Amino acid sequence: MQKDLFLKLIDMDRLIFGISELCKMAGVTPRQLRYWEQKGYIKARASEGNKAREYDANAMIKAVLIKHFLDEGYTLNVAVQKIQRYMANMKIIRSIIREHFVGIEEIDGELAVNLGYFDEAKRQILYVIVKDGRSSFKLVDASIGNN
Amino acid sequence: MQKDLFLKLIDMDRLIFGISELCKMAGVTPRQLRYWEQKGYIKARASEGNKAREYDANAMIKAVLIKHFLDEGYTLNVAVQKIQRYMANMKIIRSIIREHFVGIEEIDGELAVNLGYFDEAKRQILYVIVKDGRSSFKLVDASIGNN
DNA sequence: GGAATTTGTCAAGTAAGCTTACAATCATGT
DNA sequence: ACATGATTGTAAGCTTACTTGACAAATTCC
Repeated sequence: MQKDLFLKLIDMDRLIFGISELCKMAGVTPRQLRYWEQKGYIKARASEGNKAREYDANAMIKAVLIKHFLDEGYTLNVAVQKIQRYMANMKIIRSIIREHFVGIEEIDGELAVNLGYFDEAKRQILYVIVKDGRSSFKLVDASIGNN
Repeated sequence: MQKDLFLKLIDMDRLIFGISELCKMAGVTPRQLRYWEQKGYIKARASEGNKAREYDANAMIKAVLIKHFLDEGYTLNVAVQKIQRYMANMKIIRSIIREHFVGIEEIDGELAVNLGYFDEAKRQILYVIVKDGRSSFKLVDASIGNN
């Protein structure tokens, strides 16, 4: 599979959500999302004129995290403070997925997910090998790997 | 971060999309999605009565793939045939993410994403270490790792 | 207790979704 | 070329959802 197509399928930063769907995923009400937006906690794209709001993965993650800390008893203000560190981490997670999920190949008839170089100097590529529904890691010499 | 909260943020199978958002992501029209649903190619949840359709990650991936092959000149029927193998692979990819993204930790002050055992017998845990925006892999002895 | 936060609710208007139907386009086969 | 089926566009009529604004009800904070 070409990498650009593959990326299109796993890149969370390409996701778009409506307010209704985001509410269901995060377990909040539309009123809450709009208020949080008004306070500057969550951004919604394309709310120009009267068009419907569009949220991205970042907003979705924010909403889920804020709701999580609200449920733990924190006030909205404190919840927003607490999610800052998590947001930075989640952004890194997404970049890791973009960076390391290089593609899908087949090695010895088994599905192999190419995660890129484990050790670039030694030219070793790290694969996730899927066998009977279970997955395990495997190092493959770059000169052997078939792409 | 607790694993259940972490999973909530990266598990693609929790995603919900409206028809409008799915159209933008896949580059198709609502008419196309409804027709593909009528033909049994794509499933939409909660279309009972007159309520709005809800799509999941599987449907989103299907739509993107079908559109991709349509753009390559294939007919709808052929495009649907061609995506079968990709769909199976994508389902595996999602399960790998669910299975292997165990959590986020800190090792020596650096962000470390725990990917689970690289070699369970040797009790070696595979980490993605993030440093200065770049990420690399690292094996850590399980007895050392701080969780 | 009083003020500020946060959320619910209602109203009125706009936009979008739904189904059905018909038309237009494209592909396939004779 | 012609006929047939597949695929998509478009329109109508209706229902639902979204938006803003305002007021009220909780809730929290000082």
